[in-house]
Order: sequence, then structure tokens, then C-alpha cells
Amino acid sequence: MDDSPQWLTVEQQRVWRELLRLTTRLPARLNRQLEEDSGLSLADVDVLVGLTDVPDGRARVTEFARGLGWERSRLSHQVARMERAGLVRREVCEDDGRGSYVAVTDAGRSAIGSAAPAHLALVRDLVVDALSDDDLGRLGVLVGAVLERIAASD
Amino acid sequence: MDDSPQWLTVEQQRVWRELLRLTTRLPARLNRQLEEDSGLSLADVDVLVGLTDVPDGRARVTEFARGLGWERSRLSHQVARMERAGLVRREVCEDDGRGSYVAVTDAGRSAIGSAAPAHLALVRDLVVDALSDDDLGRLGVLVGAVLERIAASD
DNA sequence: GTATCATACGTGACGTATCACGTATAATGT
DNA sequence: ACATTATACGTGATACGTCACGTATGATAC
Repeated sequence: MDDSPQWLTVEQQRVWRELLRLTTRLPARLNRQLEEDSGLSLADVDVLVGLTDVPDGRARVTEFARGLGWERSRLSHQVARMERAGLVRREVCEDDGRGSYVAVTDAGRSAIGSAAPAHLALVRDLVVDALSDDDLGRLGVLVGAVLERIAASD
Repeated sequence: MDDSPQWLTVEQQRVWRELLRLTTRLPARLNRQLEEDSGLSLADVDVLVGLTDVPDGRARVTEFARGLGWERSRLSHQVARMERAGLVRREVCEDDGRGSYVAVTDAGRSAIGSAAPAHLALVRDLVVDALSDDDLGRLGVLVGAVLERIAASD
């Protein structure tokens, strides 16, 4: 009977359903605001923020994907879309013929510069200011514990 | 200066990034296990669980979507896919010519019956058992606060 | 009765995210 | 040197989720 699956309690189900709900509602809300204000998507923002944070504005694809916590091919596809939009460009890697760099363009820098204030204001409104500092820290610890379980079960 | 957007602190950014990571990693992990074990998707499971929980195994589309916390057209598309797979069927509503019911089929009941144990075991492993009872309750409260902010900002 | 407004819901277009697969290059072993 | 293994990463296929739009039906006002 050790391994027999058990149905969730009512309370456990409630928390579980809320978590699932969050996985679609949160990105959707942010995407809607971003689309209205700037034409960017949340994925565009993540990539642009990541690239503008590194010294020469470029990163190797696989390492960058790891840093974002994304699947490699998710980044490849996203970069392809962003390249078509002129937000990033791919650059050959001189040292390693296998791979390439993703580099932010001037248009990309400009786009994220314009989009960031309103986007961050909404992130504040929805998440940061919804909780006390203690609670935000606590949320981070709890979500971190779940992410560790996910990583361990891969 | 009241409305000026502010950059997130390092700690706030960390929690924010973890939340974003969770929105893709959690469904992806559950989907992978479900696909391997049963060929169902997490969305299939949500619909089937929802339908097997109501008395005659059927529900009106708009109300059911609301209950799941889904966009209406998300459910319509999902039902179309599940109908093709024989998991549910649409039934005419006798009292209201505008709408229809989604009803679970025998195959659907069987599929969710087979898939549920392993799926719930993974939900337990990743979420429920990753936290103490107190922490799980706390997570629910914190996520609930964020969901309220999202609902309020729509 | 008719017109207008409201509601239910399905569909198309599109962007997104994962998985499988394949190609090109680098590293390693012999 | 050559063969084998490993790595980097791009692409296609598919399922998914949102938004816009449209049709059909019901409710309401006159």
C-alpha cells in the first residue's frame, strides 16, 4: 500500500487548481498588456531583458536557453520570430563552428526600453505589491521547492 | 513620482523569474508523464475530471469553462480535439437552442480512470509532498492573492 | 409581431512550447 | 589520420491558448 496513489484532499485540490490557473492566467495577462502597449510578447521581453543584461549584448543559444529556463528549441523558434521582427540577430561563433550567438539589435534595445516601464509596473501590481516582503520571499521559497522537485523528476 | 515604474530588487526579480519558470515547467512535466502513460494531455485530464465530477457527466460549455477558469474558446477548441479522440461528445441543449452540452463518453471515463492514479501520484510528488501542510496552505493563500490581482486588473 | 440587444458558442488565424529529428562541427580514442 | 562519440542548434509537426469574428438563438422593448 506504500505506493498506492491517493486522491487529493479538498484543500490540496484547491491549491493544485489555483496553481494550474496561475500557469495560464498570469502569462496571458502580461501578454495582453504587452501586446497593447508595445507589440511585444512576454517571451520577447524575457529574451531582450536577458540579452541587455550581458556585457556585449549577445549570448550562445544553448547557454542562454539554460539561463532562461527554456527548452533549446523554444529559444530557437523564438529567436527566429524575433529576428524577423528585427529585435535580435544571429551571429556566427568564431571559436565554435557548431553554434551561434543571439545578439540584441538597436531596435531591440529600443523596444525593450520602451516596453519595460509599463510591463514592470504590471508585474509589481500583480505580484510584488500583492504580497508583503515576507510573503513574497516565502512564495519564492515555496515555488523554489516545487521547481526543485520538477528538476529532480526529469 | 507616485506612478513612476520602479525596477525590481534582486530578490523581487528572483521570485518573479521563478514564477515565470513554473508556468512552463510544471505543465510541461505533467504533460510529458501523461503523454507517456496514457496519451492524454493535462488539458484533457482537467476536462475529464471536471465532467466526471458532475451528476450526469455533462455540462454547458460557458459555465464549464468558467468553472475550469478557462477562456471559452480554449474549451471549444479542446472539446473539438477531445471529440475527435472520442473522449467527449457534444449534445444539443433542449432548453436553449443557442448552446450545447459537453458530455464525457465511456471511453473518456475509462481513459481518465486509467490515467488518474499515475497523474495524481506525480502531482503529489511535485507539489503536495514538496511542502508541509502549512506551507501548502500558505502557497494557496499567496497564489490566491496574485489571482485576485489578475482578476481585478482585467 | 418586429426590431434591437444580449447571450451561447464555434471557428480561423496566429503565436507559442514541446518533442523528434537531422545536420554540422568539435572532441576523443585508437 | 580516421572513426566514433558528443555537442550545438535549427526546423518541422503538432497540440495548445488567446483574440477577433461571426452565426444562431433568446430576451427585451416598443
